[in-house]
Formats: sequence, structure tokens, C-alpha cells
Amino acid sequence: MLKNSEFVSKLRNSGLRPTKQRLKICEVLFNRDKTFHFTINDLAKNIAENFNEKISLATIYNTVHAFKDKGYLKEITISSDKSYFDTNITKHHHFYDEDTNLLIDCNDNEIGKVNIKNNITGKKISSVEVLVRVASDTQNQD
Amino acid sequence: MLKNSEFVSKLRNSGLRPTKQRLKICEVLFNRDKTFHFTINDLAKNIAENFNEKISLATIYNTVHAFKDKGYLKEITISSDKSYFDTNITKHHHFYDEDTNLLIDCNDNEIGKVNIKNNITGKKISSVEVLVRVASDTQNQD
DNA sequence: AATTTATATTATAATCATTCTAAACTGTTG
DNA sequence: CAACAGTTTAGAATGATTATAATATAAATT
Repeated sequence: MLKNSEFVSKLRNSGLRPTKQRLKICEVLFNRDKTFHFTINDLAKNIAENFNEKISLATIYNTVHAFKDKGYLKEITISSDKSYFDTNITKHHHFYDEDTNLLIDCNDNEIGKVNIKNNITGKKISSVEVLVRVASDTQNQD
Repeated sequence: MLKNSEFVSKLRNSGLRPTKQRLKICEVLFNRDKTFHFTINDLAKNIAENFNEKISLATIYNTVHAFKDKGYLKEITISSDKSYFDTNITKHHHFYDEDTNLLIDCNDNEIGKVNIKNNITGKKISSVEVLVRVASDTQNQD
């Protein structure tokens, strides 16, 4: 739950001008108690339905990518045609429910630390992501 | 290193007619000592450059997807615009080298078993995938 | 081995998400 | 308030993937 003035500083601090559109998007994404997952399409729809002033699709794309580049969003890619953004930018893993197409955050109670015994020589690990796909017991397990 | 007749049975067994095009693609993909990663584009290029008879792009897409559906290929999605197919269909994880855009198979010497302590109620785990992104020490860690 | 049927391939067109363009607009600085 | 850089916008362009429907091929049937 952040205030408008906090979004203004947040944007300024990362070299992004606090425009009306960006602040609106910040409000939609970050003015909440809980983090969540969304697609560009979800976000565009959300804005179109809940606000009078519309934001151009190009701006929504630009802003989401700018926020991702600045580290305010993480992208979770499920398959070549399914990609979600996550407002939870802490290190964490995901369950993906193949029945509902929903992404669910894991915490340390659910997935233990991944033990990486050897890394590629001369390289540094930039991220470790675990995706656990789940489906109903009765469903085809693919 | 499989023979042509083995590909014929392999295809027949999964309800796919052993056409010239599918056998050619089998040869390119599976007639090797080591498994490997490729994109549709890589495969199309490979076929175009190394064989006289060309295979239509639509057929390449259809065949790769059919092989994936039948479990002869696995798809590894790196980001919304980068997706690889893997001829190694055993359970394993990957390193992704952000400098070279290459995918590297992990084995158990490199990543230990992922400890999933709790699963979503009523669901069955269909897969567990770990992706470790790596980059040069000197590079921006994103 | 000819006929029939179902399935596969092909070139091309269609689709659709994403990115580009360049004109208009806005936030910031002095 | 003027000047400038950065931003937004609608619409066009792009490009990967999928659809189409005519032709070809494999398999089943006679």
C-alpha cells in the first residue's frame, strides 16, 4: 500500500518521469496489500474497465517493460505463448496450475533451497528459478 | 544413433505415419550420439542447408509439435521470445548462458534434487524444472 | 495392384501479439 | 515562460506462428 508521492519518488529515483500514465499503472500494480501475477492483456483490460481515461497499449507495453528493466516487476515465462509478470520481486519459485492457468508463489515452506553444486566456469549465477507444474490427479499428466 | 527402420516403428507406434519429411527430421534430430537443443529456426536452416529436398516450414512446425506432444522432444522456454527444444527427454535441469544464449544440460552433479515440501492440495506434480541463468562475472547481472 | 479413404504436405494467406514511427504532448530545468 | 528532452499516442509495420484448401502420399480395402 504505497501513496502517490511514493510512486513519484520511486519513478524519479530510477530515471523515469512520473507521468500520469505511469502513476496510474503504479497504482494498479503496487497499491495493494498482496503481490499478484498478471499478463499485459490482463493489465490493459483492468485499466480499460476501471478507469475513464484510457492508456494506449503501446504505453502499457513500454511501461511494463520499463518497470521490469528497473526491477519493479519480474517476468515468469511458462511457455512460448504464456508469460506473466509478478509484482513480487523477492527471490521465490512458482507452482503453475495447468488446469486453471494460474501461477502461485512458493515460499520456503514449499520448496527448499536449490543446491547448485557446480556452476559453469567463469560465470556468475544471475538467477535460479524453479517452476513446478501441477494438474488434477485425474487429468492427463502430459 | 538410431536406424531408419527404428524411426519408422517409433512413428508408427505413436500413430504418426512415417512420411519422408518426418523421417528426415528424425534423422536430423535423433541420429546422433549426443542430445542437443535447437530452435525451430535452427532446424529449418539445418534442413535447408544440408539437404536437397526442402521441407515446408509448416511441416517443420507441425512435426516438431507432434514430436513434442508424443514426448520425443521437450520444450524449454527462456523468455517470451526465446524457446528451445531439447532432444534429451529425461528429467534434467538447465543452465542458460545469457552471454551466448546457449542452454546447457545439468546433471545431478550440478543441481541436487529439488525438495518440494508441500504441494497444492488435490494436485499432482507433472514436472519440476530449474533454470539457472548465468552470465560473465564482469557483465551486468540484470 | 487398383481403388478408396484417411492423413500429411505444401505454398500461400491470415492472424495476432508486439514493436516501430513520427507527430503531438508533457514534465523539467533554467 | 521558453526550450528541451522524454513520453504518449494512433496507427502502421513486423514477424513468428497457425490456418487454409488444394495436392500428394500412405494405408486399408477390394
